Parts: sequence; C-alpha cells; structure tokens
Amino acid sequence: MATFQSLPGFRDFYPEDLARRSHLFRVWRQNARAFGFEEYDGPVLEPLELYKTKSGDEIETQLFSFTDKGGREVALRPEMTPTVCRLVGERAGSLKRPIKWFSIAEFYRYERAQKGRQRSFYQFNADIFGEAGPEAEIEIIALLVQCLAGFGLTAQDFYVRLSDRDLWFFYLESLGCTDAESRSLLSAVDRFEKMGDDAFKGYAEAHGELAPARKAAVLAFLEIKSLAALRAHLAEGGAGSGKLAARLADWEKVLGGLAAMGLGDFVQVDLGVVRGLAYYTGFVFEAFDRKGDLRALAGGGRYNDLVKKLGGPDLPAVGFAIGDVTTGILLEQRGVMPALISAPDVYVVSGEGEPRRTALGDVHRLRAAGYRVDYPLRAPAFGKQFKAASDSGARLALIYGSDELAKGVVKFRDLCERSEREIPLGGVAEAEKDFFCAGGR
RNA sequence: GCGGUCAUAGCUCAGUUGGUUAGAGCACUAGAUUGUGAAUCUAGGGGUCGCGGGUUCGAGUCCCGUUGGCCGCCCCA
Repeated sequence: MATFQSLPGFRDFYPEDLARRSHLFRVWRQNARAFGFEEYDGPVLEPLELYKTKSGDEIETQLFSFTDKGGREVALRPEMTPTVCRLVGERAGSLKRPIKWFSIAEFYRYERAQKGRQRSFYQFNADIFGEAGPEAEIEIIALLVQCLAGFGLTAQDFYVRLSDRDLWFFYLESLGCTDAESRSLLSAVDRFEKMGDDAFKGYAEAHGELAPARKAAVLAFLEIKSLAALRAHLAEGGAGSGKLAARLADWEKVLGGLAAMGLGDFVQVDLGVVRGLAYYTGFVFEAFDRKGDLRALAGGGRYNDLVKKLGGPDLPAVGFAIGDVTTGILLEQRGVMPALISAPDVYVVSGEGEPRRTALGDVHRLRAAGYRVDYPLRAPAFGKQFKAASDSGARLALIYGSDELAKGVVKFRDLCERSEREIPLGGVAEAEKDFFCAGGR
C-alpha cells in the first residue's frame, strides 16, 4: 500500500475531510449569494503568459507549468484574478454594472508546503468590477467579514486590517519621494512588521541611506491604527494636498459604511499592511486571526489597472480571496467546526424473502421522496440490524418482519425515544412526513 | 532553494546493550446471538517496521543515502 503516495502538498479528502471542506464551501456560497454575487468558474489550465503578464517572469518558478503536446506553454492556475479579469474583460460591454462575481475553485502553486500552505488548495474569490468608488470597498469587505463570521467566528476571533497604497504614494510624494523611491519604501513597509529595521536595507542599496527625517515620517505613518490618528497626522502635516484630502474622504466613507453595517469591530485601520503586490492601486486589506499565530486568512484590494493590462477595457475592480487551509485550521482551533456526521433519516430493518421485497419497495419510495434511507445490503440477523440502525445515526428505524407483514403493518421505531408503534403497510411515506415535519429531524 | 525534526497496522503507540515467526489499545470483519440498540467474550483480516544500500552470523534497532510528513527561512499572487 505504501507504493504510491500523494504528491507533496496535495491532500486526500476522505469523507470526513470532504465534509469539512464542503462546510466551508457551503457557508461561502450561501453568503456570496446573500450579497448578490453570481458564481462563475474558468479553466484550471491557462496560458503561462497570462500569469507572467500579471506578475512578471519570475512567477514561473512558483507555478506548475509545462509545455503541452501542442507546444503551448501552460500553467495550472495559481490564482483566479487573471482568469476572472479575462472573463469580465471579454464581455465588459454587455454586463450589467456593478459586476459582482464569486467562485470557489482549486489552485496550484509550486512552493514548499508548510503550516497553512499546501501546493493544492481551494479559494473563495469575490470581486466587484465597474465601480470605482469606495462603495465597492464597503460591499466587498462586508462580504469578507461575513465569509468568516458566517462560521460563528466573532470580532474576538479575527479582524480585517485595512490600508491604502494610494494613500501611501500620495503621502510619500508629499515627502518629496520619487516614484521609484516610493515603491522601494512600500516594499520596506510591507516587511517592516517581520524584519524591523532590516526591511529598509533594500531601499538603502537602491537609493542610498534613507534620510532620518523621512524614515521617521514613514515609521510614524505605518504605526497609524485609527481613522482619528490618520486624520490628525494628515492635518498636522498640513495635508492641504487635494489628493490626500480626497483619499481621507474615501476612508471616511468606507469605515462609515462598514460601521453602519455593524461591522466596525471587525475592521482595523493599519497602514502597516501594503501587500507586496504591485498591481494593487488603492485600498488593500488582509484578514488575520486575533491571536496572530496563523498566516493570513484572506487578502485583497483594489486593482483598477489589471483588466486593461491583461488586454481588456479600462475597468475598475476590487476583490479578495479566502483560502480553505488557514480558515479550516482556525475553525478547528476555535471549536466552530461542526460535527459533520452523515446520518440517514431512516434505517430499514427487514427479514428475508417477502418482508425484504416489501421493504425494498418502501426504501425506494422514501428515497424518491427525498429522505435519506439506508439498509443492510445483505440482511444479517435482526440483532445485528438493530445495532447497525443505531450505529447509522438514523432517527428512525422501519421494521419489516414476517409477523408485521402478517398483520399488515410496519413497525416504526424512534431510535432516540426508543419507542415503537405500528403503522399500516402503504402508509409509510405519510408517517415519515408527519414525523419529520413535526420536528423529528 | 536552505535548515531543524520525525517516519513501526486505518489511528495512538510499545518494541530491552542488535537475537526465534514484530506487539498492544482503539477501529474494522465474523461468531456467541433467526426479532430489538453504544455491553461482554471469542476468533479473524490488516505490516515487505517509508524506500535503498552498508556494517554484522543476525538490523525495526547501528551507519550512509533517499523519499515523505511536520516546523522554520526565502517566497507568499
């Protein structure tokens, strides 16, 4: 049996594992629909160039890529964003705005697997296209919160850190930074939390030592953890700059909208988050567990230039993705992963011969009516069958024996109450209906 | 790509300074039990001890390599 193993970073999903995964998908799908998002999907295999165009040539080292038999350079999808940009871009002219789409799909990345990260994983992706205003951020962040809160997680379990790459650029510009310097500084900000002062080494190498005053300004800015602090900081710097003032107004809208939805406790201003991805153009956000011992649960932001860059029309967009691996770990940790046992509604016990034939007729009728019905394929002794009925987790057992048949009845046993009554043959479907509608389920 | 650590049954593990045919609990199957439930007793299936090589009269045990898991670094769309 040890001859073949699954590939590193790829998981087997035994029924109990798949039940957990399906639980995630169910909650995500249900909430996305509640928010008015439509589900889509795309190909698992895409042209390698699609990802190189979006992320640069180096990305290939992180991809499952190969040359197909037709000589095409292809890659298993490592993310959904380029695909959905293509889909939306192709029909942008005929799609009603705003375009609110979601998907649940499997992705592949050729990376070293570790805690919370596999080479194959699933993501819920949600995006809004065609709305450039901060109203789209409110909607997408609210969905992100609900896609975690929907499991029973609270603001004590996780939170969303909200930042803004535009704000950073405008701020650095007001400090006199060139565009190249700003980009380098943002990459330092991204690493600062983890690396401390070493994060600025890359900047020093490229642009010379960072002036102390400028560094102090950057550090003060990334420490900002509230809207009030941001407001005060910008006022202090005499941020009369129209750009900064306009961004601040957008911040007021986003945080005000989320507060109005009752989600204020889930969102934390945190300019220390910038996300390394160069394609983000405005607000960026990441969801983390409050204890901080897991990697990011979800990440997203605005990417107004990407659809165009990938060959589509000029279409503003904002979106996020949640992964199944870290989310699953968090749900287990917080004890909100339900016990997902798959029990039938009814277990049918029968004798051999005529009783069994009668039972099979009812088994099928009940199944066709939508009940989950199980029975032993090869009927063993009655004692065994009762144990099997009990083990199955079914609420009800139906008993077809020669004694019952002789009387024209079926025994209807409530396995929880351990009570039993007789119902007339042919009245089974109706009795089930009465039982389960009365709250027997 | 780099470092640490681990690997015995489906699961959790035991296995003596290297010594006969590798064990236990749980789980699974069957019987006791041809009509009433989580019990008990009995029996059974399931292992090339991750894989390969070396040392040795003899390796689950010692050595080397390799693959895989876990943890961390790089990266993280």
